[in-house]
Amino acid sequence: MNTRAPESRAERKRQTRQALLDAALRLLEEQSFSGLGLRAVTREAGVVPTTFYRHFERMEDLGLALIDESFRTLREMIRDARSDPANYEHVIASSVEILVRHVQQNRLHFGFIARERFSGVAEIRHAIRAEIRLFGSELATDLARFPYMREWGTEDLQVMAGLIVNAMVSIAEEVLDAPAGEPEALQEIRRIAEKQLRMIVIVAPAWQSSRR
Amino acid sequence: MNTRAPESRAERKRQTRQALLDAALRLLEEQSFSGLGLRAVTREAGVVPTTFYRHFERMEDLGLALIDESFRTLREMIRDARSDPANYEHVIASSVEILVRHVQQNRLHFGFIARERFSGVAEIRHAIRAEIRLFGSELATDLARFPYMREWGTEDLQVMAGLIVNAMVSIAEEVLDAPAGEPEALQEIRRIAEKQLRMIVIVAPAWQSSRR
DNA sequence: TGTACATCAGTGAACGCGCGTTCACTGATGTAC
DNA sequence: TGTACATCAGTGAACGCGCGTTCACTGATGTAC
Repeated sequence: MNTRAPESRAERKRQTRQALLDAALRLLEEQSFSGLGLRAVTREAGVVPTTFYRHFERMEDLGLALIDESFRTLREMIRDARSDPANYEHVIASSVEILVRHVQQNRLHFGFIARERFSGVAEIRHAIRAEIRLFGSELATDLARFPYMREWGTEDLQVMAGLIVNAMVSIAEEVLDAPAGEPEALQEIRRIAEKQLRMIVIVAPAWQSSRR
Repeated sequence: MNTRAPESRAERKRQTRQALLDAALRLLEEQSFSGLGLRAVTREAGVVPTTFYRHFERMEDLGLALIDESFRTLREMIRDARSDPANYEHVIASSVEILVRHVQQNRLHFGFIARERFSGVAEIRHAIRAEIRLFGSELATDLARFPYMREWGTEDLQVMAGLIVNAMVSIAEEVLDAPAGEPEALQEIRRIAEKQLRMIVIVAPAWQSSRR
């Protein structure tokens, strides 16, 4: 490993750690975390099993590091979407575009989150739930700035945000499921996704009027 | 095992097979299928490891049997819900009631489906996807009988059914997540669930008018 | 109904294998003078 | 700048253990006559 190396010792250690994380993520495409072995990870990373202990104490620590990494990706996406200057008319199309692009570009991270959301280690599961709930709350805040929803109560906004989050999660799952090299399949997913979101937001005026 | 036994040999074989399935389901509360071992299952079932081979060739076959069993539970629920004579006003409340009750009474089956939907063996994953898609199609057919939706196109009905399925999946997940002995937590889940579904169905007249 | 034989669900010993973990090591990188 | 020593990321051998799988077995249940 790293035969010709101008890098510092610390930098190369970081690289090995990253190689372990990447190897684990690759293997997690095919199996779940609770079935993933230390030796399998080091083998995939091209280091000797004992090297693992220079970077993590137990496999769970590697799992939590993967969660951190994946959530960084997820948060980048959310930041992107929230700071998007698209006007109201295009907010749906551009949100779907951002979602689909991020999921495609970070298949492994999003796949990991989707899979570990239910299975495996409780610690990891709870971290994921908390993050998704946080996203829902942020979205609820954003929604409060839209027409018709300005006057809504917190709970109604949360419920609406929940619907949108559900939809986005299922869209992400479809993107992950889509065959890799088929742009027309993705185009279809985008089209249906936009229709789905349009159906949800069209609720706004009707819901308001139903409360009057 | 089965010391005092008036049952036939075939019947006792069936019971052992069921004991293996039940044991696996219990263990799958704590770990995912790909991490589940043959010896762990037989140990939990109280038989010797080799007995396993009298009932299944490989662990995957047991997994598929669990899918069958869980889907039978799921289909019973759907049949219940579709044959419910509730009038339109109460269709949401009674659907939520049926969903929450079935999930509670079959925690292990629904939990298994929720978890294996993404992780683990491809064969199992695809079987689950197909089943959920089928449910969506049946729901779309049912929706076509409701006011405002009679004139909708197939795709619009499918999209609407997809929204409802998403919501129901997330409701089921919340029920699974809820602490076992807290009726008020369940009551709150039911309340929010109903609101969520009401928000979705209120779309109907608005969507139709938006197409005119 | 009684007897003799066949079936077969469950057993228990044994196997080779990959696992997680320990330990002392090596040799390149970093640090002090 | 050069030298002597410390650090420590990665190595390789070894361990005990539980795994999946095989095999010949046992003895209760089922079947044929």
